[in-house]
Amino acid sequence: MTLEVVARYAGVSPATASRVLNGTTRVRDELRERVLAAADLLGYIPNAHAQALASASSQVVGVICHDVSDPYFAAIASGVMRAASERGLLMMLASTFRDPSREIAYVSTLRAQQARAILLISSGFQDRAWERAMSAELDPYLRGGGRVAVVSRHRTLRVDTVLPENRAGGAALARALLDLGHRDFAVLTGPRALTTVSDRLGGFRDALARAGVDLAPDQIVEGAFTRDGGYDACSGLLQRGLRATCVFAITDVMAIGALAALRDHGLRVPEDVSLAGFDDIPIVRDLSPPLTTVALPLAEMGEAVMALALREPPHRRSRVARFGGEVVLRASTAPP
Amino acid sequence: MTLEVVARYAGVSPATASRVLNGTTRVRDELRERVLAAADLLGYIPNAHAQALASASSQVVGVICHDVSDPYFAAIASGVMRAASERGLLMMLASTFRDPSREIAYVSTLRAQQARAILLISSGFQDRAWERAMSAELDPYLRGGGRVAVVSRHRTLRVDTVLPENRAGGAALARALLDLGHRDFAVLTGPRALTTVSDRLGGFRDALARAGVDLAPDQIVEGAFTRDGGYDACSGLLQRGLRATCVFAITDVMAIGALAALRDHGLRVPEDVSLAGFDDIPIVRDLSPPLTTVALPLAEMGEAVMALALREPPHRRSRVARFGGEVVLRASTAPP
DNA sequence: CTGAAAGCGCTTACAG
DNA sequence: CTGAAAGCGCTTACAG
Repeated sequence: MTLEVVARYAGVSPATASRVLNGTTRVRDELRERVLAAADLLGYIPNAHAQALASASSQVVGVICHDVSDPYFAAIASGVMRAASERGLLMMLASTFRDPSREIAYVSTLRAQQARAILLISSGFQDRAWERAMSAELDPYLRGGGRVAVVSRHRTLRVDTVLPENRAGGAALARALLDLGHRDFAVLTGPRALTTVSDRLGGFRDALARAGVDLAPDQIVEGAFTRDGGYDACSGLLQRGLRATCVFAITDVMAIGALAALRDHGLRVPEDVSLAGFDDIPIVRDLSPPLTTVALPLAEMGEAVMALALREPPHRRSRVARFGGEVVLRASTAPP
Repeated sequence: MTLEVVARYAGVSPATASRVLNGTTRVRDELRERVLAAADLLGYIPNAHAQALASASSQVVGVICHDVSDPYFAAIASGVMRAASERGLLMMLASTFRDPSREIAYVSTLRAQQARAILLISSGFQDRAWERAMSAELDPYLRGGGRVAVVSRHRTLRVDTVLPENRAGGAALARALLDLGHRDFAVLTGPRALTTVSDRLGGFRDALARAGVDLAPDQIVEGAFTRDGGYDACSGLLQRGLRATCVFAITDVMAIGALAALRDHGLRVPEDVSLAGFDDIPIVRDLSPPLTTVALPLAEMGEAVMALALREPPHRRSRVARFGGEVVLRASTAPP
């Protein structure tokens, strides 16, 4: 069912039919009604590719994350989807499964799709080669009128950014835990090449240092950025002998794994050891004990990154929207 | 950067350049290399819309669910995405936020996108008007060579189906709980118009009846299909006076809310009351107590629904892939 | 307000 | 093996 058939059926030219259906120009009422009736009767649906090709723009917004089933990304994606829906845009969501090269491949595909905007909602990689390759994809896209916005700090990408204040959040959490009386800490981190990891860890460590508290290198354990990564990292820590009274997992997802590991080793939280995370994904309220964490407005961040990408007129210089994290003390932490 | 430019740069016709880039026909090595070099040098990316328009097929698979941030859908979507990636397809994920009319609107948009396949992974609605409207969208799409597959029972959609055995799973769970010694049950359900709800509830109730155990109507409470829906439904039950020794929440997500409600009312699980869910989403292992549930292989189901939609030759008659649920007894249930 | 025509960037019979 | 040409289904100046 094409426009031409509809037009013929209504006894007008394709041009007129197109104008009626898009509401771009005034069309005599009689013709307009004939076209509308024909389109309705024939169940006409315009071919989006033909529209995109002819008008050089599409209704698709591409969103790239590490893993759709990670609640952190799901929450942000939810916000993006809400903002996109309001604007009549479709969202195309891709999971890289944490493969940096796949992330670049997806950007390329989204360019091919003439996506209206490309949103990177995963943490940045601090890796020269990757940064270069990503810029090589993004720059021509931007020059061609494409819109790009990201969540998290990306060192070299000069694009609109939604920036969770990871460093400040890490520091605030450290101070809150110090206030509770803790002096011995352990940290479960993800890959250091992720800006999110290094920022949170840096803020946390600096705040401790400022209070004269040292974070021993052997009390920092790196794991995968997942629930199981948290479990494994925490298990490693326990095997080596836990000296800390408080464990900070760099994300809530890792903290969930850590909680399981602690429990499996017969340790009670918070009686034997306190545990804190970061992000405040919805589920952590329902853990027992509920998790102390740094709350980020994830859905709002998703709406913001969409809004940033679409703002008019397009940015001359990139803009940064900061979102502060708020320490939420729950039952997983207690005085040592 | 278009094909024509690449072709000119390589000194060949657009046709030849196209053939080189798509590997469809043999091209003399010398020309092939010139084209490849030119494409590489110029950073050529084919316009996916033009390709789709010219070849009448796209690389996009559309997936429609109720809510991306629901772990049940996230897990299935993860499986779909894995299967799609293996085939070099892109996945477009849409959330309807549980609005049936939006579900139909998305199908329409995906048709316009000439999506290679459309996957409905939300539960079916038992609603005549909705079923009719959905069929009206799907039928022409199928006739035009589109592929459709769904997860869950849809009464009137004659398409390939991944069918979790909700009824059998509900029954098996009931028997397991009876074996534990329970005789007084309460159920937290979602909207009855969802086939998933009515199947699970039906299976559960039938198995009880077969054992001579009655499920009092006032012990069945309906809530939204969310964590908060579970919380509210369970609170309502508690206000009316809980007579059951065991509560069955129709999904794990609702069970998470129920667990919180029970805790907030000062009830211990399972000492004061047992609690069971359905689905085995990853997080329920990490609750305390971990949740008794009916385990469904969600990621596998996602891979299966993708495979079903894409199988060759296309179905003459629709096929059904059944996935059994396995009762997993965990610490949230105990003898009364 | 309306139509004929060109053009968007590809692919693919059809000749050669 | 290679190229000229038609065509995919729209939109949009350009005339009228």
